Amino acid sequence: MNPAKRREIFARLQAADPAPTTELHYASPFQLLIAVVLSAQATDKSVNLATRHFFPQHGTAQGLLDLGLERLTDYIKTIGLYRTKARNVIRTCQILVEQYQGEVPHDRAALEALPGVGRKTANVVLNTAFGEPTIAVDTHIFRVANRTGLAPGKNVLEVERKLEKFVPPEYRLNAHHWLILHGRYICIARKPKCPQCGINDLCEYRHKTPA
DNA sequence: ATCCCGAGGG
DNA sequence: CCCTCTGGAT
Repeated sequence: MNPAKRREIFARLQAADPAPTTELHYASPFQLLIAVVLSAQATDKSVNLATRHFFPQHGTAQGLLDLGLERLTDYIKTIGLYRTKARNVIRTCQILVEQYQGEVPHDRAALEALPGVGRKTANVVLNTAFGEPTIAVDTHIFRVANRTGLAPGKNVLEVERKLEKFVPPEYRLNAHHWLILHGRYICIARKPKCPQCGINDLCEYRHKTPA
C-alpha cells in the first residue's frame, strides 16, 4: 500500500472519531493496567461488568491485596481464564507494593516483568495511561492491518513494526484506538460491515467479501 | 504448539 | 453447535 493511501485512511478515521479512547473503565493507571490484564481473550464489556464490583472499594494495589485472591477470583469468575488472571493480578499487586510504592512503573521492561503483562498490555498502558505513541497489536488490529493491507504481517510483532514505520507521526498516538475500534465495530472478524465502512474504497479486502 | 476459560453472537 | 473476545506463559 502506498503512503498516500495510508495517510488517507488515518485522516478519515480521525475525521470520524477525533478523540478515540479505550472502552475499558478505569480511574487510574493502576486500574487501567488491571483492566487490560483481565481483557485478554475477553470483551471490554465483560471486564467492565466485573471491575465495577471491586474497583470502587479495592481499586489500588494494596486494596486488591486486602481483598485477597479468593474474593477477587469470585468477582472475575464471569471472565474467561479467570484463575490465571486472578493469580497474576495478586502477584502483580505484591510486586507493585514492594518495589514501586503501589504505583505503575512508567517503563516497558518493568511492566513486562509483571506476571500476566506481555508486550501488548505494556503497550496499552504506555499509550493510554502515559501518552506514549505505542501501537499495541491485539486480535483486532492484527486482523485490520492484514485485511486492509495497511500493515500485513505473519505475527503481531511484524505488524507492530510495520505500523510504527508506516503510520504518519501525527496519527501515531491515536492509531491504536482508531484501529481497534474500527476492528470492533466495522471490520468485524466474522462478518465485516464493508458496505458501512468509511475506508472500503481504500481497502484490499472488500473485493473478497461475499456479495 | 498448547493451555487457560466464561459469555455472547450467529 | 462453532467462533470470537484489546494474550501470556510454558
